[in-house]
Amino acid sequence: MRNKTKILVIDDEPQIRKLLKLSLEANDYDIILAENANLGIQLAASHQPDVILLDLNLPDMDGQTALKQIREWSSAQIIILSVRSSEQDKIRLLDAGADDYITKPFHTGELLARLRVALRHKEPMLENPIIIIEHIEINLASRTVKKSGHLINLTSTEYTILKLLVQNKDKVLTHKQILESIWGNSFSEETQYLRVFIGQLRKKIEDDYSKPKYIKTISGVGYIFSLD
Amino acid sequence: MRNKTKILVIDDEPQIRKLLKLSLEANDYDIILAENANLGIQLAASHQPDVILLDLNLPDMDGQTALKQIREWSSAQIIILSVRSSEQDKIRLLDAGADDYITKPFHTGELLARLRVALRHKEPMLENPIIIIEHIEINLASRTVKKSGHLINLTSTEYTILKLLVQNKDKVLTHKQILESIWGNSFSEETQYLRVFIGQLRKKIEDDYSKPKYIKTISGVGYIFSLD
DNA sequence: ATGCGTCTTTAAAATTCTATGAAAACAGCA
DNA sequence: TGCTGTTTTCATAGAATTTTAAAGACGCAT
Repeated sequence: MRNKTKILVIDDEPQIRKLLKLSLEANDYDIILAENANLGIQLAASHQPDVILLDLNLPDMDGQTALKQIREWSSAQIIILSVRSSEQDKIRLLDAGADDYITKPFHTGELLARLRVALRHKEPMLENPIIIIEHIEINLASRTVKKSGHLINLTSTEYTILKLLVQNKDKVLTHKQILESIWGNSFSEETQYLRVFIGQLRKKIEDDYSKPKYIKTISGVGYIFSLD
Repeated sequence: MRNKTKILVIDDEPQIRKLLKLSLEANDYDIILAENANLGIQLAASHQPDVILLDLNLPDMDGQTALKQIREWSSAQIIILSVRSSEQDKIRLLDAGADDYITKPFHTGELLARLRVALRHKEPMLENPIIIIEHIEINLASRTVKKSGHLINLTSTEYTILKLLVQNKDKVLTHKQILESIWGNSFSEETQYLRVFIGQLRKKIEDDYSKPKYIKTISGVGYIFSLD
């Protein structure tokens, strides 16, 4: 399941919430709605949205205070929604940590464009997709495998099998599990395929492939990627 | 000596240039002025400004084209200055890589505030518009490629593919990724195009194109630019 | 030690993918 | 228009990968 971009809307006007929910969901964003600042802050903490659309005019708290409170700990991009206010206000808000500013009423198209800009700016602080196990380094983002620092060329099937094994490090995978995951359900009996490919993988990644250090055979069951 | 924040102003109206120069220098920014797009692009490459204020209405080039050209290689924050234009225009520009948009006439105060926001967004790492990998030198600003110091003549498609590969050095790019990025989404199956162009590129940049050192084939998957 | 099932290794066959030369279509321009 | 350089299309040889088959090795139970 793909992780959708989460947007928190903090606005007390029901029509605006409805409009934003509709148009943003139509663009495949995940929407969370809050009708006041306190709820908004709470939801920002619990859902960790990527972007917060913050209306300035909230019933329970001054917008700038809310902004500052959120900015203290949240790395979300914050876009202020507000009816035309003074230049001074804008400046204060931008300096208080807002990332952009849209005056109401706004065109949905422009909002979406500014949203895309905000998302571009957001640090994609995603986890490191590099798996290092002793001399083997697997970079899932770049689809590369290195052994002792040097790229090794794995075929498509070899790579996919290795990836599966490594992602399930220290866990026995049965022949059936591997076959079905790589070739599909109808191949669950073709154990011989696997034997050939495990052999090829070992030749490429093991130092001494007659004594496998990484990919171990569990006779009658399957294989395990494990160091001990 | 402290490194001042550099701002490049590209605008053909002398009054605006003067106004911006005065007000920005008063705020301790370093200002570079350009009165047309070509000069602007050149200065953007040579001075590596942190922020570029780009007027849309330039004598020698359409604003969006200029924006795209700069965005190709520069990591500067780009703020568009323009007289009130349509929402569609704004959207296009933001999506083409602009980071913000200010309509003329603007208040200096707001400009300064948006500038501060832009600077907050700016990645601290600055991108060098020249990429050198062994004997290959790619100048993103001038769209030229040298091999062992000599200019080589690449067609537009060849250049774009090479740029894509180099900017994703050490990362396997699938046929689909490359095709979609170069030709658009509807071409994602035209693997044969790619083979022809990779062949041409190899002829031009590889020392021995039967044994490629830079562009390597990952059979069934795609290509990778890597020295290892 | 023998036999049995499982695993490893090798290698040839079948299949799929890649490289490349050349022709055709197209685009830009004097 | 005709020229030039570029992109697209096509055909085919060659390379790499996957599949299939088979021989041998290993562990284990009898």
